[in-house]
Amino acid sequence: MDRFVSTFTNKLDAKGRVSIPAPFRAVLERDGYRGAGSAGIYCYPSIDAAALDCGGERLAQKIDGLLSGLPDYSDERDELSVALYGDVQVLTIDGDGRIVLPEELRAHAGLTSQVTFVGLGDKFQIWNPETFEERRKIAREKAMEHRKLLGGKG
Amino acid sequence: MDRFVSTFTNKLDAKGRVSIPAPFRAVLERDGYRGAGSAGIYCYPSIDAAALDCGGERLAQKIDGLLSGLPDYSDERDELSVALYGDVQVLTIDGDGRIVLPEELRAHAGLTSQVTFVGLGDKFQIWNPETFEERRKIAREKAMEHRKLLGGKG
DNA sequence: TAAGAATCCATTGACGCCCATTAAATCCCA
DNA sequence: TGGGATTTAATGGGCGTCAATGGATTCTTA
Repeated sequence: MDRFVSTFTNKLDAKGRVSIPAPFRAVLERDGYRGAGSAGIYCYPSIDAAALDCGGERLAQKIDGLLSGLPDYSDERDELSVALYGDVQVLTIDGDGRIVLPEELRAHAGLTSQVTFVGLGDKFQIWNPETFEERRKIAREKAMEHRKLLGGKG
Repeated sequence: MDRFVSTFTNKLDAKGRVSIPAPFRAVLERDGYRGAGSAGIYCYPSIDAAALDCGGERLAQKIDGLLSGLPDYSDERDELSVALYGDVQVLTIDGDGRIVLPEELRAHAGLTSQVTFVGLGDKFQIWNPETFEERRKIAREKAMEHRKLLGGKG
């Protein structure tokens, strides 16, 4: 399995630490493996949501891919580079499978005592649980519209 | 034969475990086979019914196929990703051919002491037996109407 | 030296894994 | 063809391991 799938909710302690769900950790180790003990997570504020986007090496390469489609030294590329790379943090996973979420990231996503990890295939997001529940409702309604594409019987 | 067909009813024990019907297990092993001991079932709440949709690797690839048609980082893709991946649970089959149904999934389908597995070709569903029986009656009536329209003798 | 950060350790509770029993279908052989 | 033996599936229960969490201790750096 090499995709981030399903959702998990873990506790954020007083030090800003939180455990990465074990299944996600397994994906990261396979994907963005970078030497013993120093697996890193790319993490940045979502551009259009109160959440954090996270992923491993594959995500970083995808961002590179997006930028490579734009001409060097164009305004568009510069703006996108700043938007995509500017706020990226590389978080290290400690020996117990936890990361520390810096204050800036916590503020953007409105994280307090609990956080929800949401698998999205080749990346995952970190949400405030209540905020995500609202988002999920919207997503389900949208999915209803795509129901036929899914081969549903409706 | 590599399709899920017919229906089976098994017990759901106190731990939330339930045996996958042997015929379904055989299909899963052939379809989503990935090394010894780590066969997984993709399982998520049905969008339009009080049931669970389940399948193997083929189902997962179908979901990927849907998303791959959408551009990265588009709103549309994020919406659909949340709906498709966010609710999916990857359940592992233990050595005795059983899975554990998490509380959230049990709640969606109203599962208590027994569950009914319903083959639907390339996926299968899990129902509360009583709920499914009602559904089945309706399906039969509909089928009768179709026969009349087709001029068959039934 | 104090504050913050990173590492280590200990607890607990869930989950995966194993075995034992029962039931049912199949097979074998007289 | 009938009865007994064997295998496979389903179910129940017990136990060990690992993930998640909280706290302590060491390290770094200003």
